[in-house]
Amino acid sequence: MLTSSQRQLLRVISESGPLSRTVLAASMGLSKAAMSGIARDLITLGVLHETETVYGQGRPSILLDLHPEGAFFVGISLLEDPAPMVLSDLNGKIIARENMPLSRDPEVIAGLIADALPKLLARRPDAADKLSGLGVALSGFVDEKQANCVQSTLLGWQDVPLAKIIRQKTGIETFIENDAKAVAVSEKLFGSARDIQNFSVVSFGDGVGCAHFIGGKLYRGNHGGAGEIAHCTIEPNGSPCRCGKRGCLDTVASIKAIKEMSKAEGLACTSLTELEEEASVGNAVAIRILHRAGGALGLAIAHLIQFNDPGMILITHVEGNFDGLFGTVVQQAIEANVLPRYAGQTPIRTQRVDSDIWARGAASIAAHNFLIGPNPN
Amino acid sequence: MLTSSQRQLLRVISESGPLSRTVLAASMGLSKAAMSGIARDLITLGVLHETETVYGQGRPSILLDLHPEGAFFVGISLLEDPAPMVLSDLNGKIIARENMPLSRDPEVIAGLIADALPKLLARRPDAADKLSGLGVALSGFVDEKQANCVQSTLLGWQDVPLAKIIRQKTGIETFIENDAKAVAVSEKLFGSARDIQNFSVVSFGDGVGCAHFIGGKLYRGNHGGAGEIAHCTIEPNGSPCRCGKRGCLDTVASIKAIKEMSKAEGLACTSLTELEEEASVGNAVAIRILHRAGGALGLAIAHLIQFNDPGMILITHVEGNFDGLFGTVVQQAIEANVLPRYAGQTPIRTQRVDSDIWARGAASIAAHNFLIGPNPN
DNA sequence: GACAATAAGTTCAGCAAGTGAACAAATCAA
DNA sequence: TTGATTTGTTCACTTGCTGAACTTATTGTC
Repeated sequence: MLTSSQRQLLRVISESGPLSRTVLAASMGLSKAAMSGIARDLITLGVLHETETVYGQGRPSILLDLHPEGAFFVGISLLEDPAPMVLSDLNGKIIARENMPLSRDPEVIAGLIADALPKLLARRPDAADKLSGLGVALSGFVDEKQANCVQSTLLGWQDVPLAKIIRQKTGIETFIENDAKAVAVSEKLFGSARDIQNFSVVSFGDGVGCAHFIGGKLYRGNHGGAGEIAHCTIEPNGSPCRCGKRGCLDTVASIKAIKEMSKAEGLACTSLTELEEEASVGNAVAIRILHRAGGALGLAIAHLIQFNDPGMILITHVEGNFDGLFGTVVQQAIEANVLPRYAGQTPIRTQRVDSDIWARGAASIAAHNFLIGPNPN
Repeated sequence: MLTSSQRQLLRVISESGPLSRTVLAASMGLSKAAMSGIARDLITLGVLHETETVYGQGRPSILLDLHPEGAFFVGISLLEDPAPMVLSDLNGKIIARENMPLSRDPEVIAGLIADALPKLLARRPDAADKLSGLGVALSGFVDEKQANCVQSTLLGWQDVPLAKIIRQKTGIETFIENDAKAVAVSEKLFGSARDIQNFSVVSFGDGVGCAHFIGGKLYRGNHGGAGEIAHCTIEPNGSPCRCGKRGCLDTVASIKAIKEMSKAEGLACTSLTELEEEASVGNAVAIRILHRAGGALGLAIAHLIQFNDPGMILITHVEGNFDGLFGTVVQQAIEANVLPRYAGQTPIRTQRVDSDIWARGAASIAAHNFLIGPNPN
């Protein structure tokens, strides 16, 4: 177990990149004397290591950085069948990939994970020794201990202590997390939001997910439901949603919804890319669908900006294509629906991601617990 | 200056009410030994005092509570002319009230405050000695140091270091804050949100304000704009708003908007109460206006719930009347627009407040800085 | 009414994590 | 070569906390 100062140091480095002991001391409000000891301990533990030497006036400074091979983590996504598994190092780099069959029975899942682990670890014998955590991403609500799945429609679960079950079967420290929240943690720890304290990730795919970082910490909400923008009413009296309401964002602005709308309108498109192509050659129906979907997503994001004033919005998309009409409409809708004085003040980044995104996010949940810990330090 | 443990103790008591040393120690994760000293110091400082003795088995416990007369604070609202001023104690109780003329010149305001202070303090000579801070509530954006007004349309300000100016003139530690955020702090410190870590306050009056507490701390947003729900687009292609967009919440769901809509529709109502009366006797126009306004406010609050999953929504209203049709419609619109599984999960409290609310909020900003401090301890 | 049982709060020696000042180390600039 | 400069370490000392033993104030029981 790391001390609170050690964790703080790791957090600062993870936010700012490699830093010298003196700079670290200053930015943590500690003396150089204290810093010296903390750094020494972390280096001994193998978590930190000296990297570049920076020459200036006076004695050169030695930058400290996370030691990539200081710890390894496993991440598993329960969002697809087969379920992707990844092995990542302390820098979030993916070292190995595997797939395992999916099940809806927690005990079976734990068994399948235990079975698949040796193959994942086979290529890197040292990773097995330093395996420091396992993360699982799933669609549903997770408690703040990242141990129990409170509710998952997709998996048909209610109060399943999945982390404990997996931990018993594998012997590895396990944490679970909601899919969108896991992606947000991964962006904070290893991605493009490292140094941003307040931001939201919107994951655009078959569904629309969202998660907030506030004050440098994942904000889970009072019932774990923060960021569930998919079912906000975006088209009053719109189409019925499977949730029971009407006009939810999810009925218009997910890839699934776009495909369904295309089908309903008699288009033969089976992907967003195809629909974009149709629109680019002037297909009025395709253009209308993209406008409707993009306008809805943009409006929701504009609300997010007005409500929470984040420092960045990161839109991740798997199959999507944000360079075409859809992306343009989203951008325009955002700009048109935030307070004019705000417009352009909030950076919107879009990022194409591969299908590893959920497993990566899962691994970063384990990494986050190892580096920064669960507590509000 | 208080230590971090002293501040933590004060925060726990402010959240939970009077507690014994032993309970405090347990809830702060400290030993009874440490607690003993911390409590002794705070009692010596006059901030804490022993109150009730609770008898059970064993030695009775002595509850510790904030000493109301341990410190006093001044709060001023720059939202009305004349500007209300209050003197409050450490429990948030209002001890004295005054008014002072309003100005738009920061230097003049500081002078007017300095002039008005003696009269406010006249009745309580001890308060003058223990005056520990001054807070100012205003409409506009305030930086996170609660020192500079970044932007205020109402006052015509841009980057005004108001806190410093007032402090120089009066010699009192001064903090400024946005009106809605000040009210949220006052509800957290002294009101009905004491023990709630995540909540939002929606202040319904001439305009619609909102502020969030997240993780027990005021969340200001990246540019200080968190909670600015007044200009979220709630009626796409709705009426033009003075902000330049269309269909903002502010154009439908503020008291000002309701009055304007009534006037435009030819009703002679000059207050929400009158409009409610018309509606109760079956005036179709009045009913329509109240439905439109209530539906809009409810939808915005539903979005707030979906986006942030707060533990409570507190609606404060000055002139408003939430027992009538308007309140009912708001409630219904909230329920109808949150994920059905969520419905009823988020407590909505409405609270009628007097016109002191802004000045009280301002005083609580000063109290918050005294008790808990500006730092994320 | 005496006396155990119980729990609150205090005291005190000791420990862990920090500080400040002095110092050693490694470089650049003159 | 020497001085200036800045990094990082060492060391004596302070601070805030802990654990254990103790004192204190009460209830319950015989």
